[in-house]
Amino acid sequence: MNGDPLDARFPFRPGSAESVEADRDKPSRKLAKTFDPAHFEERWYRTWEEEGRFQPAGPPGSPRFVMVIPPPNVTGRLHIGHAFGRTLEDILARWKRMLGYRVLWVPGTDHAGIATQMVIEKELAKQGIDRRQLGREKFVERVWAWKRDAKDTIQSQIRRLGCSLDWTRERFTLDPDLSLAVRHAFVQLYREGLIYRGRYVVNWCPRCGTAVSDLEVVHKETDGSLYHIRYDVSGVPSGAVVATTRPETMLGDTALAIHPDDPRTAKFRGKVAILPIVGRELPVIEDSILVDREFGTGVVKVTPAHDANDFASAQRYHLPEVVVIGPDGKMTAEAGEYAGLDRFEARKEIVKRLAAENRLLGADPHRISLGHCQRCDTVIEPYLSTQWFVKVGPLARPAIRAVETGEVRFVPEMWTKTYFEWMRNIHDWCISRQLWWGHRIPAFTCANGHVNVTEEDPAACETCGSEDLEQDPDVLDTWFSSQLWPFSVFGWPKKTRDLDDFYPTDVLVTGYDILFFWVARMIMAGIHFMESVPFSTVNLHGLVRLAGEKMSKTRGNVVDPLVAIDEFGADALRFTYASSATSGTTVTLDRERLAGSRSFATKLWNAARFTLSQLDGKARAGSLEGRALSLPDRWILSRLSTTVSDVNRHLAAFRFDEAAQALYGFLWHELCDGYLEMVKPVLSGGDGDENAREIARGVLERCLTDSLALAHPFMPFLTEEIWEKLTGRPGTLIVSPYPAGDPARLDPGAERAVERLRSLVTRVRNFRRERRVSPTEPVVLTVEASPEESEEIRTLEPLLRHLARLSEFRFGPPEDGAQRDVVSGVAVGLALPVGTAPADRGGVARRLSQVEGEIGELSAKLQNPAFLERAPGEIVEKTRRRLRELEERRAALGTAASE
RNA sequence: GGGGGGUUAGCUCAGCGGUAGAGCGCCUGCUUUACACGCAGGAAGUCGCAGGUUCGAAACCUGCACCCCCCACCA
Repeated sequence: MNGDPLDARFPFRPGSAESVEADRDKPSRKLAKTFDPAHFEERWYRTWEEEGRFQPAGPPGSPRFVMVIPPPNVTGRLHIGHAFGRTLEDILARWKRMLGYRVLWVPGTDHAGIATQMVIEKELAKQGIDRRQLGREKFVERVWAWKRDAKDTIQSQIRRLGCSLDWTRERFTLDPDLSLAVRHAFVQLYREGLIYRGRYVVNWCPRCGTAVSDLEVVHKETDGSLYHIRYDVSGVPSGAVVATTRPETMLGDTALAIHPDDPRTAKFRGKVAILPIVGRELPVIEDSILVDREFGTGVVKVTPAHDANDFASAQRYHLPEVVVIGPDGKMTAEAGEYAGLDRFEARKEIVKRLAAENRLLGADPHRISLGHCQRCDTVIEPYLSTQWFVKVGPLARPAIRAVETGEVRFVPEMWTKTYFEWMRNIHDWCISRQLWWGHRIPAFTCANGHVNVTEEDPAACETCGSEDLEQDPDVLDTWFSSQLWPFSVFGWPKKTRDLDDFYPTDVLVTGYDILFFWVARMIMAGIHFMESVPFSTVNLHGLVRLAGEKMSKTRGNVVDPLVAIDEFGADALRFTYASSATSGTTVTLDRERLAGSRSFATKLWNAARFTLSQLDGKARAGSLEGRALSLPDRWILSRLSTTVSDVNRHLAAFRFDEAAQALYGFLWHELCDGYLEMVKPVLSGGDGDENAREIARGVLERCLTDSLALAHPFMPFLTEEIWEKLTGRPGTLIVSPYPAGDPARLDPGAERAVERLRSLVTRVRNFRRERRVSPTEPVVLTVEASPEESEEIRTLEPLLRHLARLSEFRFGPPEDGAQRDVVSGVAVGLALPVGTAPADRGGVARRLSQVEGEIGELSAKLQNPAFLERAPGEIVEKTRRRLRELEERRAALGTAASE
């Protein structure tokens, strides 16, 4: 496509390959000082793939987790929105794989009939070629060539994202097997009477030259005019006035219609009108379905060939059809002097003519909802033609039931309503397309007009034996093949082992924009052809939007995920996607977020670097069982345990954002900002307690091990890179067990103690800040607490001194002039060494007013008898306790302030 | 015309019945021997408006306003 010189399978950044080789020769346990994702992304992807990690492992029958990729269109490159969904899928795939499931995630691409054909037509147009000059066969060849490039590009993009797809099972909707599936499905539906051929007014795109389905028409409110036109009527001298937004279609009128019960128009009953310009006689029909008594003049022009409602009316009243607009959007010979004119030009001319003839009584401004082609934005023309349709009603009913019963569930749940709404008002589906790129309709018409619909190309007509057969030139709507995807990829209609093993799939992840196009139809097709729903959960994600101009304008084209990966690394892009995956309908991406994720990746890298340096060649507690863990040890293990269960819980609920946040908060603020700082003195301290050091190292190792595993689904590359250094088992994190929350490690006591420690440290630091004292200057802290509290604080005292950089710490009453306060329930005094006490900068006053405000609220609450009576006792007690604490604080702060 | 979603800190968004949260941005300090893609401290929100339910509502109910999306054959 753009001459990508890279190996299509491993299209990673040039230059990285050499460094990878260099790395391999040096089995250093140290991480590079600077975090450079380009250094190892390719290496790990190659390793995983070569070692078959992306293929389902484990015996058939063991718990499995299966997804099929929503096949991207082979129209070009993936954009930043595709990469979003694929990332979420890969997070699920990796998570489930680590949980021990036999994971299969099937890759593939979609031929995307109309979209791809359009792209090639444009390419040809650049060379001044029209596809008709080329002919069908040559044209389709060109598309195939294009498809090969596009497929490679797409595949390489997905690889760089790190997606663990089983490439040995890659499929394309036009592959022979899948084409067979399409043909089989068509024939079956035809025989069941669920596919029929008929002449109807359909949505027609004059530019694409094909019919499209209702879903492919995009309605837009447009300013138009409602023209009032007078038709002569025999015996009614004033004539009849009809209102229309499309005067050019009047040339195809074959009747006027009135409502049978409308007194305004009763005078036209049984009369004959004369079509202006053309002079054709038009019967006046009475049609209560077509005519709305409330609207307009009560007289409607009937144009069967150019309006679906009029067509239906014409069927009822056996009116002739006159086609005045052709498939190219130009007026036909039937339009007489207007023949050859574009439909919109013709409108102007006809309006002019009517005005000249004094038949135009007015043109009121009118808002109309105009259909546009989803692909090329051309105004859709209702066009009378013979097309193939799927009778959807019988397919929809069981598909509705499947969702009602919960066999299929939508996440987020709100989409269920949307699904029902659409399914319960579903219309037949026009599936034939007048295109060249796609699955040819397997219908063969003989010289005598008999239609043969067969799985094998027939040699002779089934009805009359004629050997003069011609295949329908049309192809099928792309979505006709896409709807079979969850089972056609496994070889259906053949009874393959894969089909047996892997259908139905488990989860489908896709954008909500194709809920009707694809998801609903897959549910219908799955139930109909396979007798079971194609997946049990549909996770519909939002659509990606780029924030402002920050990304596109100043920084070039970040719309391509590869650009983002080059700049920030695949892990950072993935983490950004995960943390942006809220349950809303739009996902806003911007550079700042990407940069934030890259920082997070770097943070993990550096934390690992530090940890590895502490572990390298040093003894550590192998098992933590039965060891004398310190409070910080117990605290971080407790937090780890909580984080692990949170992440698992959020992933199970498809809350990738919450999962990412839990991971982020733990890793950054608890492990790095908290624990690492707390163990530094232990690790490097001169207290000679080698036992404590070993334990601390053991805890560090456990934390890093679990953090890497926990983070792996989100950030597979860098976690695997670190894992190698940590464990010496390269490329195995992907198949290592995912951490499970360990309730035995939950330790509320340790959490309380360490949180208090951290609050005390913070209080000292902000005391310094308020007094404008530098962090290195001495501060004295005194603490008055209950014996148990004091005991707990005493064990943390060295840490408290170190982290708060106290010059002095003691239990007992504050010294004179100290700032008093209550922190986590203990009374404290904060003092600067004698003589050097700069004035308080308003900190106390601010705190005091906050405290007083809250005291006011709480005491009002506690004075309210209704609250005491009706609120749960536990809440009342909590409120009392809180009030007592605040009062203590007020007292303490007040004392200091008065001095 | 029908249906759905939104309105919370400057920005992007979580929270959905018991003391307002995150990331980014902002302010102020800091060569604390993993990390300035860093550390520490801080400011910042009548949770769209009006009623109602409740001891208690950003969360539940009812209206209203404004935004977004989807569906629809009203000339």
